[in-house]
Amino acid sequence: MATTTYLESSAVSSEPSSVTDEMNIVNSQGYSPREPHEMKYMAAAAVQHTGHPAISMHTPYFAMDASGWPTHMHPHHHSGLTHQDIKPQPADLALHQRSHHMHSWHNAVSSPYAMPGSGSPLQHYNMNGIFGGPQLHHQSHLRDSLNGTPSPNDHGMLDHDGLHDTEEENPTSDDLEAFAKQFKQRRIKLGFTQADVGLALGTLYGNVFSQTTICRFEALQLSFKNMCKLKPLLQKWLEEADSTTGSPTSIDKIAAQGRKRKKRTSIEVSVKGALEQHFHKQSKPSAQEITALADSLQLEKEVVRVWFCNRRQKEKRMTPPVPNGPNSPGMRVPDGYHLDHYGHPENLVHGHNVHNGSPGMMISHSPPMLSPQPLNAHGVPVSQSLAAH
DNA sequence: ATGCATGAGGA
DNA sequence: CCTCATGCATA
Repeated sequence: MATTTYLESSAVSSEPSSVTDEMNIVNSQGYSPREPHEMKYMAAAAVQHTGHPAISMHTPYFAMDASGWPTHMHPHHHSGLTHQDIKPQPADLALHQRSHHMHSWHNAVSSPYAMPGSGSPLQHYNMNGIFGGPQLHHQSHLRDSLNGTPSPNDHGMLDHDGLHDTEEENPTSDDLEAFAKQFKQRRIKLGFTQADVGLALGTLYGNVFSQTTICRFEALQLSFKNMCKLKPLLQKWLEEADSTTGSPTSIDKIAAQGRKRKKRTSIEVSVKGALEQHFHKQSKPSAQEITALADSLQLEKEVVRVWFCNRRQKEKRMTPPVPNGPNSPGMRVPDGYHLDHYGHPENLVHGHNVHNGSPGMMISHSPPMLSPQPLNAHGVPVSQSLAAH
């Protein structure tokens, strides 16, 4: 009944080094996605030192794992490929700029902290803009370091006297924004595409990322937590990149082998509108409701369910989805600024023209306006408010 | 740049 | 079934 078509991914794109612009770069990811049944990832073999061995494989930073894995970090080490993000070691992909293949990708999960609900008082300092006194742009109200976020303050590690601007670890939203902007600019000047960076991270740290992720980072379209996690890596890459003068750009990708993936369902605008409307009433509809909705909209239930999941996620990004309507012109800190039980950063709002890198060319898109709170523009409690399993 | 999708991990 | 990180495929 449903047009559940599956695709054989076969994206063979070869046009990487040519930095198109800062907006539309070719997707240059060539590795098999997820292999549920058969994962055949060969170990790194083709290692070529073309550039400099500058990067060492032991990265001291800790990939902070936040809300996802609070008490115990993920059981993944280098055991296998059953992790959440199976990132193969593309041997061929290894030929990157400064290809220096490393061992496996292993998250340096060594964050000693696992504070599910530590409400450090310093957070407010980090929330520059909200309580502090923003003088920059418009609003920067987000609650960065909180439970889910890396706030090693209460751990007696880097805390000294209450004010620790260890921005390295506790970036504020403004820090992230500034970094993202700078990162993008540097990246472009250096002539790298987002995809290049993603692959480079793989060669450098063993953690490959897609163009999508890099793009979202630059556009602050990730969760605050996620932004914090990626920042160190990108920062390191940046340092490497511009210190590495004159490296050729030789990237080649391989076509991904087809793994079955459901064809992307295209939801009509009108239908989307209906979904949006429902979302405002019920951001978390019950299974029954989903079914009913799906039925009335002529969509698969699964599609509707996923739509809501994605919509909710969107609500949690740093740069919130441009809401529909009269949202908050003026930013203000909501009184009911609470967090979830286990530390969900409520919703980090920030709105800026995240895309700017070159003074001349600009994207055509509209800068994401910000919506103040997870409270929808209509006063209906959305997001976390309903998060009561 | 973004929409829909996958999957690990968690209740 | 959800959240969250992440990405293929596409606009």
